[in-house]
Amino acid sequence: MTTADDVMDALVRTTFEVAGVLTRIGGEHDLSLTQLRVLGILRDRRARVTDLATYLGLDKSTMSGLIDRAQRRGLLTRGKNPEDGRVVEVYMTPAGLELAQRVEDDIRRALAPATDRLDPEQLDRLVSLLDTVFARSSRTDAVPQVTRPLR
Amino acid sequence: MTTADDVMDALVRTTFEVAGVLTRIGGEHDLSLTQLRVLGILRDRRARVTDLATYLGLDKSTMSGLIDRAQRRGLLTRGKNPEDGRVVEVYMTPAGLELAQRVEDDIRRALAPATDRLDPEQLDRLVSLLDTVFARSSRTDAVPQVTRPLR
DNA sequence: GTCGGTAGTTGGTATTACAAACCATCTCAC
DNA sequence: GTGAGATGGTTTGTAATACCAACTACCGAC
Repeated sequence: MTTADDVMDALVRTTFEVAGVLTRIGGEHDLSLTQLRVLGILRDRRARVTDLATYLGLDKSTMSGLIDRAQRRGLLTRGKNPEDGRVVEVYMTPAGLELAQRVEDDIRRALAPATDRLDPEQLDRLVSLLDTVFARSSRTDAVPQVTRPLR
Repeated sequence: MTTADDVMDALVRTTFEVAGVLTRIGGEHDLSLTQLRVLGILRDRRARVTDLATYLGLDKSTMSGLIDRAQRRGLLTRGKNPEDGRVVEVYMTPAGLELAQRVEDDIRRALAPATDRLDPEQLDRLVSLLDTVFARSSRTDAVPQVTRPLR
């Protein structure tokens, strides 16, 4: 029988396993786990500093620093919002997008040995179970959002 | 159809979701994610500094610092190994064990809303799929280990 | 136009992490 | 046994991550 402990264990172990892979791959490109996430988020959108911070659960000042360093590396850019002079919008440079693509490919490759242990039907089930657990498929948010949520 | 991208996405999203919970709960007890892991590992065993570092993918010196701070807080202790004067064994104090227990309870509680979205049969399947993906059930290591692996 | 609130940055501190240099101890060759 | 090299940990120095508090700039309402 599966206990609450088993589930917690499996989730936590999986988390550290995947986080380890992400940390390793990130490190190969000189990116911390957090920077990796920032790149992932900004791949298909621009975002304001505070929204990024809120979404990542970080302080604004931490976000400032992360952006500073990534900007110094030429991975992303700060831009002004014409409607509100206070907000700073952050978006990727071509170099940043290219790096993000390379990292994504590496991550997929690094996870392949693990995911290859499942057949297509099992993969399907795993994805659907994880989506359910973390409420990707819930319809409770059917009310249109004012600002599109970050991922 | 489930693509490699879907799987990667689900795993990565799950990882950040769970890591977020762990970071939050840890923070409530003044523990970083890494310190949380150390406590988790040492709950039912003692370990040498280098083994901890290797297992966590950290440098020895990083491990030294982590142990220092946890020791200063009275959560764990350093002891000598009678067979080899070089090695330092690390193990929990009663206070550390107690804290670890509290944290574990909190984590279980924090994950409950998520895991409650699945019925017992689904939970069973999820755990078994995750165990397969990360090779918990593989029999390739049927040869007895010289030193018991850390988790 | 002033005032309270919001968006970001800056400065200060602790923690996390690595690398290099170091000390102590062990082991193996001789 | 003794010396050379390897191994286990700590120390020191540096960078990145993260928080908080204080600050600047701007918005909106009155």
